Amino acid sequence: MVRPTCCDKISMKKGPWTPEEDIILVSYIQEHGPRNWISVPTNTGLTRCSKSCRLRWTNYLRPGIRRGNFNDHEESLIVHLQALLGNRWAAIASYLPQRTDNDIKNYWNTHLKKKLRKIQSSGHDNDSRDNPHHLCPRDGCRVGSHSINVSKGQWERRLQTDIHAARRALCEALLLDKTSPSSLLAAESSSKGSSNNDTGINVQLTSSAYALSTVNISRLLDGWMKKIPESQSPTSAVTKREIVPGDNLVLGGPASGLDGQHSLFGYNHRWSLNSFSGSGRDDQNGIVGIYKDESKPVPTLSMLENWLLDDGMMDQQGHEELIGMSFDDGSNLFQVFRGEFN
DNA sequence: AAGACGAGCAACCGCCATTTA
DNA sequence: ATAAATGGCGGTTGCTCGTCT
Repeated sequence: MVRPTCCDKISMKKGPWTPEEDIILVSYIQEHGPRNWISVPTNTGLTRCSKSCRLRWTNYLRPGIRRGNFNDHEESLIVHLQALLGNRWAAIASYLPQRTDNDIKNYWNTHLKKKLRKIQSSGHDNDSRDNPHHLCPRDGCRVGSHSINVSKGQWERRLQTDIHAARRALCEALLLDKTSPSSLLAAESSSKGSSNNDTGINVQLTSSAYALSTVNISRLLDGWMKKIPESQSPTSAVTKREIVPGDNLVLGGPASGLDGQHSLFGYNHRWSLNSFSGSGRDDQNGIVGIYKDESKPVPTLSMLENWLLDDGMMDQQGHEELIGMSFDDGSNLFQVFRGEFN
């Protein structure tokens, strides 16, 4: 029996979210938390299906999201993890707490896949001749002109080699930067300055969980307010409008292009950081959150590290003998990538 | 200047897993 | 125990914008 989903209901709106809808959703979640999605459309009056609301929240509105501008370390980590885990974007995203699975998936599909292809095709013809399919076969992302025309046994051995190579490469990556995801950000911060390079806004990364969400929300609010003079019913997404240094994250403030008298709420409401502080504040870290992403506990790398360490305890030689092929042969990709990124 | 084309990304779709009644 | 409801995930689509001709 084909079960109609909530999204099948007629009159459910589709397409890009408007800033008004975003605000409604954020307000509702601020009050009730990101749960019971099925009741969200009913309670908010949004003509969106519950699924759409959840996706909008998890992929765009929730606190702590960084968008775009993947740094080298993140790229490298994604490549390693993709080789390790396949296209399990949610799992990969759990190691990059500020990135969404959708964002990582898009980045992989639009940038990294291409990059890999480029790397493989230029200057590594010999390698690819010897190793026609050392790029993740799970993804079907084949590099070079060789088709995957090997026996299942060969393919499985190759897969094992890939996984083994990925483990080793990841292990090296972890050793290079023996840090938690948060210090990863600190490293990025120091390498690129303290500004959030996505927005140009100065954001202390130690308080990124809230600040960045504020940026997200402020961005949409700001863009929306900018649009009001042009049209009373803004429809286009404002997500591409970048906040420039000096934007003060105050709704109706100078950055909005309004004089402060025409606020969203009909009075001079200042949409400051504290506007969203209802659910608590971490004074020590200066983190002010709406709801710290309950649906996605911030992971550490410890699990992965443990796994790597466990593997390290194993008889690697035995492993390789079992696999029956040289280790180096499968790790080329990562060496190449590391070279490319460094 | 305008149309064609490609890249990037937000959002949708469909399937599967888990939870609930 | 079972079916329905809900949530989560990965693949894909289609829109927007920038670049090229």
